[in-house]
Amino acid sequence: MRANHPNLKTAAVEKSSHREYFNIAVSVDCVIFGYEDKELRVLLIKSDLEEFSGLFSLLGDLVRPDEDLDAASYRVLKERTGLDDVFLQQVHTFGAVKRHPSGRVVSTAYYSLVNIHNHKLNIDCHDLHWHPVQTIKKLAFDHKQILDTCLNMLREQIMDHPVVHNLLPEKFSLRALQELYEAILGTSLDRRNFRKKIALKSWLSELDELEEDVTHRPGKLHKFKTKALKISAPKKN
Amino acid sequence: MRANHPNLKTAAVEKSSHREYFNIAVSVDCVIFGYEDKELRVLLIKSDLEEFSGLFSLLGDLVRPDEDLDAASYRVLKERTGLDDVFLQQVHTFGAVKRHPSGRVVSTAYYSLVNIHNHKLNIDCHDLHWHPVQTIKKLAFDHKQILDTCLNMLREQIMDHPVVHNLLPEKFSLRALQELYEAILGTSLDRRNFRKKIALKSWLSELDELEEDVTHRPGKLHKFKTKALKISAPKKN
DNA sequence: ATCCAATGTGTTCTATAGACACAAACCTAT
DNA sequence: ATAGGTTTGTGTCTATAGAACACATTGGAT
Repeated sequence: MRANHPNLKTAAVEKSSHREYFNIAVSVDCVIFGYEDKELRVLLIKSDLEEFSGLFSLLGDLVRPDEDLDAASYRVLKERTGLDDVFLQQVHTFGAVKRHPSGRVVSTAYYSLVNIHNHKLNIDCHDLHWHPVQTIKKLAFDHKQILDTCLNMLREQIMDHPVVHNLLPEKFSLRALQELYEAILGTSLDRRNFRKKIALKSWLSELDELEEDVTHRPGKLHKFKTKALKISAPKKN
Repeated sequence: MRANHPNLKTAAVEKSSHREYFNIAVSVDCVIFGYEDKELRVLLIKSDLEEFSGLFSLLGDLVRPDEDLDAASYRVLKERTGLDDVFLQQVHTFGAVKRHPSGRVVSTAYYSLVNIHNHKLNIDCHDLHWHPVQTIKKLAFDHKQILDTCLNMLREQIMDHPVVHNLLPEKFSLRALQELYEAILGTSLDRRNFRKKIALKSWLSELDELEEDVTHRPGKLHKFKTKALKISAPKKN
C-alpha cells in the first residue's frame, strides 16, 4: 500500500513514471435490443476468441483516445446497424480484473433499442444475428451478466419513459404495444389495465386509421407523440 | 473509419500494434456523503492542479492494473476514512475526452455513506474536509456534475432502501431520521406521513429506550434491523 | 346469416400518498 | 407543585394508482 495517495495529476501527467496505469483498456459493450416475431431480441456476434469459440458476445469495441465514451457506443451502434437516431443509455461499468481473458479491459455497458426492420443492416459480416433474449443461456466473457443488467434497466425504464417507440413501426395498435411490453417484461398483462395505464401516461396519439390485414375486428392505430433519444432525468415519476 | 471492426482480442492482446488504446487512464471518483449539524456533507479535497487552484475536488484515484474497479473505490474510501464496512454503490461513468485537463481519464463515480463521527479519520492531511452539499457551487473538473448525479441517485435510493443507517448512530429517534431525510432531499416532510411511510418499510426496530438530554418530551429510540452494504437489486419495489 | 376473434369500455377492491389536529409526555422555570 | 413550552404519538379523509374481473360491439371469414 502506498504511503501517499497520488492524485490524477501525478499519474496522468507524468506518464513515464506511471506507465502501468495505462495497461487498462477501456471499451464499451452495447446491448442492442430489437423486436421481431413477438420476441425481444439482442444483436450478437460470434466470438472469435479461442476460449469462447461457439459462444456469442455483445457488440463492443475499444474506446478511441479522442472519442467520448458515449460517442464510442454510438459508433459501435452505427457501424453495426447503420442507425444513429436511436435510444442509447449507459447502464453500468464492469471492471473486474479477470473479466476478460486477453487482458485488463474495463467496459461500460450501454443498451439501445432499434427497429430490426428499419435499419440498413451492416450485417454483411454474417457473424451477426438477432438472438431471442429468452433463449440465451450463456455468452462470452461476462456478457451474460451485462445483458441481464441491461435487461433489468430496460424493464424498469419502459414503465416510466416512452422509450419503446424505437422498437415499433410508426403506427401500431395498442395490442402490438402490449405484446411488446409482455415480451420485454416476460409476463402477461391484463389488457384493460394496460390500456388504462398507457392512457394515463399521455405518450400516444390516437389516429383515425385502423389496422389492416387482420382477420378480426381491427383496432385503432396509435403513434408516439415524443421520440426521446435519451432519458433526460433518470428519475422515477 | 476503419473498414473492419477489431475486437477486443486484437487490440488488447497485440498491445504493440494498438498501443494508443492504452492512453486512456481509468479512475474512480468517490462521492462520500456524511451528515453533521443537520446538513448533508461530502468529503472534498483541495485540488492541487494549477488550473483549478482554490477549487475542491472529489476523492479519486487511478485504478491499479491488478485491482477490480469496485475494489479501487473501496480502497480510496478506506485510505481516506479508515472505514471499510460502508455502503458503496456505482453510479455512472464519465468519459468525455476533455473532462480532465491533464489527459484522457475515464472515471467511474461511486457514492457512499459514512458516519462522520465513527471513523478514525485519515484526515491528517488537512486538505480534506466535509463540505455542506447545499453550498457547493463549483468543483474541479466535472466533479460538480458527478456530485449532482450521485446526489440524485442517493435521493432515489433512500426511499426504497435502508441505506441511510450509515449516516446515523446505532440508536436514533424518528425525528433524527426525518431530519436526515429532509437534509438529503432538500425538502421538508410531514411528520405523521413520514412516520407512517417508514413504519410500512419495516426497516426499524423500536427499542425500549428513550432519547436523553433533550429539553422536551423524549422520543423512543430505534435502530435499523439490516445493515445493507450494497443494493442487491437496483429495482424499484 | 352466422361464427369467430379481437376491440373497447367501467366497477370494485385494495394500497399508498398527502393534508391535516389534538391529547399526552417530559422538561424547565417559577 | 404548578404552569408553560416543546415535541411525541396517533388516525381520518381524500385522491390516486394498481389489480381483478365481464360483456356488448365490430369487422372479417365462411
